[in-house]
Amino acid sequence: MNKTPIWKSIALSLTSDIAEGRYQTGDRLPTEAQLAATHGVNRHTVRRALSDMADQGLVHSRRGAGVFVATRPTEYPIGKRVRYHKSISASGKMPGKKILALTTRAADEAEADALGLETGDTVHVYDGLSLADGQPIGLFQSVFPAKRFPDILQILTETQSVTKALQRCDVPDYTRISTRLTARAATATQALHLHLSEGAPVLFSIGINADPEGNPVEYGRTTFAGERVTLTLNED
Amino acid sequence: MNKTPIWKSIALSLTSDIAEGRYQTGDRLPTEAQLAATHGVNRHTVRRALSDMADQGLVHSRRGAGVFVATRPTEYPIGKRVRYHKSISASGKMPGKKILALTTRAADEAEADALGLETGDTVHVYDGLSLADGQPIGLFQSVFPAKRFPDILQILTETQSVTKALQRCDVPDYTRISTRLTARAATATQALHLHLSEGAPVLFSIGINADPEGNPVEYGRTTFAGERVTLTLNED
DNA sequence: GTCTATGATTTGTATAGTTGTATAGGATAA
DNA sequence: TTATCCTATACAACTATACAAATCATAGAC
Repeated sequence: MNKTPIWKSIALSLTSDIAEGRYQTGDRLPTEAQLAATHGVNRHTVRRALSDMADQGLVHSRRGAGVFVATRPTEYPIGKRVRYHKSISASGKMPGKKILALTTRAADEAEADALGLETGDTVHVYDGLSLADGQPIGLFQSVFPAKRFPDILQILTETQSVTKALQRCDVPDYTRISTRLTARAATATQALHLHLSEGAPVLFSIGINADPEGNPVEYGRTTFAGERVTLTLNED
Repeated sequence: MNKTPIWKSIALSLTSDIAEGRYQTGDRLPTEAQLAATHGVNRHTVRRALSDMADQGLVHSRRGAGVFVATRPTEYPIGKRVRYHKSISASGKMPGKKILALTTRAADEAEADALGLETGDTVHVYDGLSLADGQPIGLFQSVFPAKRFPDILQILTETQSVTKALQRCDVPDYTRISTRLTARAATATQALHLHLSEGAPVLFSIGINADPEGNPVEYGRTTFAGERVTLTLNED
C-alpha cells in the first residue's frame, strides 16, 4: 500500500485549496496551530508541509505575522474526473450490459427476507456486468422469486434489461423501497471484472424493488467501480 | 513447556488488563519500550502483540504519540432524509461532533456553483468530525454563504449542529436537493482522523441543502469510514 | 493625532520522547 | 530444508513541550 507521509498529504490538500481558489494570492492561511487542529496532527507536521510548499514558492511565512499565499501552483494534477454519473433510481436502465450467468438456486436468508420468501425457496439469479463505452462500471446480481417469474431468465437472455423483463412479466413499473450503500475494498474477482486493482475502493449497494402494490420483485446487489462511478440521488 | 508464543501471552496479558478496567478506553498504554522492559523482551515482540490487538480493534496507535485503548468498533446506519443526530441516537449510540475548524474564505468554483454565488465570494466553512460513541465515523465540511449567514460560525460554536444553527438563522427547515456518492481510498489525513489505514475504502458524499423556497443554504462534503458506516436511503 | 508601552498572537528553533519500518541474524520446530 | 519466533540495531516520521523572536492590536500619555 502507499505510504504517503502525512505532511505530504497536508501539503497536497493545502495546494489544492490554493489551486481551486479557496485561498487567493496574498491571503493569509489559517495559523499553524489551527491547521494542526484541523488536520489532527502536531504543529511540526504542518510546518513540514508548509516548508515544502515554501520551497516550491507557493507560500511564504513571516514570523509573528502568518503564512501567506505567494502564487498559484503552475502545475497542479487535476484529479481524474468521474465520467459516469448514474442515478440510483435508474437501476435497470444502463446503456450496456453483459450477461455473466443465469442461474436458478435456493434463496439464502437475506434474499428470502427481502423478497418475502422462505429460506430455500427457489430464485432466479441474473449475474451481469454494466458497461459504459465498453468500460465496466458495475457488477450486479439480481435475484427474482422463481414462483412469480418462472420464465424471467429466458426473457432476460433476449432483453438483458431488468425493467423490460419485468414488464413482460406483468410488472409495468416498480419502485425502490430500500437501498443500503457502503464503501468496500474490491475482492480479487470483483477487481478482475471491473478492471481495478485488488483492494481498490468500490461502492456496494443493496436494493429492493417492489411493484406498485408493494410486493418485492427484485433483490439487487451491485458493486460499482469507485473510480468511475458517482451515484446521484435525485429527490423530486 | 510453553508452546504459546511470547507475543501471544503478552497480548493476552494486556487484553485482560483492558478487560479488567486497568486501562480504560482512550487511555494511553505504557510505551513499547517500557512494555518491552517490564516483560523482559525485545520491543519488536511487544509490537507483535500490539499489532495483533490492533487487528482485533482493541487498541489504536499513533506514531509519535503512543498506543491507546480503542473505542469498541460498531456499525451505524445513517439515513438520507433523517438527520444524523436522529438516526444515530435511534440506533442507541451517543452521537457527537467535534469542531475541527471554523474558517472564512473565498468560495471555489464548485462551492460557488452549488450555492449560487460568484467564485471568490466569501463563505463560512465548518470542518468537523462526526462521532458515534466516541468512534469517528465521518469527516465533514459544511460551506455556507457568508452574505446570508454572517454570524453562523459564532452560532456553530455554541450548538455544533448545522440544523440548529440554520434554525437560528431563520431557516426552520431544509431539504437535500442533490446528493452525489462515490467510493474512494482514504488519504493519509483522512485515515488519521477516521482511525483507518491509508487506502481503506471511504464513502464520499457531496450534498446540497436548500431552504423550502429552493435557495441553497449549505454545501456539504462528507467522508464516511466505509468499514463502519452504511447509508440507508429511505424513499418515502 | 501621534507616540509608546504592553500584552497577546504567531512563527522560528531546540530538545527529547515515541511509534513505524527496514535490515540482519540466531534459535527452534515441522 | 523451510518457516516461525525472537533479538538487535539503526533510522525515519511524528509528537510533545518549551521558549525565543517578530508582529499586531489596543490602550494610555502627551
